[in-house]
Amino acid sequence: MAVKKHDVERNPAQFLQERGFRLTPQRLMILAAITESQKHISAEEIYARVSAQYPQVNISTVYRTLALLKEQGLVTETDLGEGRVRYHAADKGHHHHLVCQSCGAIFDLDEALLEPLERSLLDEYNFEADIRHLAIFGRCSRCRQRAAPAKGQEVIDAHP
Amino acid sequence: MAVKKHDVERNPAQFLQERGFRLTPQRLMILAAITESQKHISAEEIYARVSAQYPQVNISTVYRTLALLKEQGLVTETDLGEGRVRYHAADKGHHHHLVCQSCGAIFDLDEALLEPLERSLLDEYNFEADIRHLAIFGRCSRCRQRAAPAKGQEVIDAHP
DNA sequence: CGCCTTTTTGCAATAAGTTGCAATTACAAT
DNA sequence: ATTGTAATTGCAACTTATTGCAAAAAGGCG
Repeated sequence: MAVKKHDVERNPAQFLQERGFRLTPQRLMILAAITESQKHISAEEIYARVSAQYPQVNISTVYRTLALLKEQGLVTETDLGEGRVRYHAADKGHHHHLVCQSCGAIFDLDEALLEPLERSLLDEYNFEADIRHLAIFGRCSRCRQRAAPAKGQEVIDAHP
Repeated sequence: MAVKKHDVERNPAQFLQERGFRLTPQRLMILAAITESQKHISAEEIYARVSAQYPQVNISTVYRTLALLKEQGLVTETDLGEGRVRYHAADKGHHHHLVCQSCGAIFDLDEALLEPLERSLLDEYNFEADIRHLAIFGRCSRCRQRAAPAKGQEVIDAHP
């Protein structure tokens, strides 16, 4: 069945209410800001959007609401290494990111690639990993082909 | 060959100097604080140790030195979810951590478990992952056996 | 040894995120 | 509709980390 426009906003709200959390206007607006955002959104951006319609809202409410939504599995949080964290509606599908430390490029990574790791953690450690939105840092294809270091320039490495 | 006590401190310093970085007393003391610490140490703890002998040092120097050491691969940084990040000498061996979100317990994880993932990132994406000190969040064995949620208590999940 | 250049530091301001507490408010029960 | 109460918010203070800039200092060179 097709999801109607409004369900996107109503469902996480209902979920919260069923769990005994109160539906405050602040929470509804923060939820709306996240679900309506097509990309990963930061706390500051959420705050900007919400306070445009509801100026007395406080940034700490945004952070506390994000913590709640994350705890309840409704949003995922990712640190892309920007000095600030970004959020994403969990029901829009899990995925991960490869972040190139040389050029800053960000690539999407299929969720399936982490499954073997999750399975071995479960099998070998009986640990139920909660890896919903991971950023893996490293060097991308293009940067690996180009020359490498920043300062020393000449490659000292003995094993080519 | 056995590593003499002093080599532990001299080697990273030499490494820095060979790369053209200056050996300042601040850097040497920060390095010493990290290598002498048997456990993962925070920036604030490094600062406390260093400023005990050298009071005019500034916390921003600690952070900048940590950024440099990390960049040069001499220390690894890990966010164990404490609201502050911890550092560890890279030459003491890489390892990872499982952090239980229910009870807070932290388990060590063998580096080998991440190798298949690193290999598939290299094979499928030509991406050279730099996973040297990862914290994976989730639920540990003990917490999985006990009852689960906090607020809603009854498990609504339809697929057991 | 002292000069010179470039790196590095200290300082102060700033950013991102968290927390304690009193005031407010959602919502269930009258 | 009103009330009672626990959850939630706003506020202000605080913590962790980062940054611009002028002053200080490392290390190469003469």
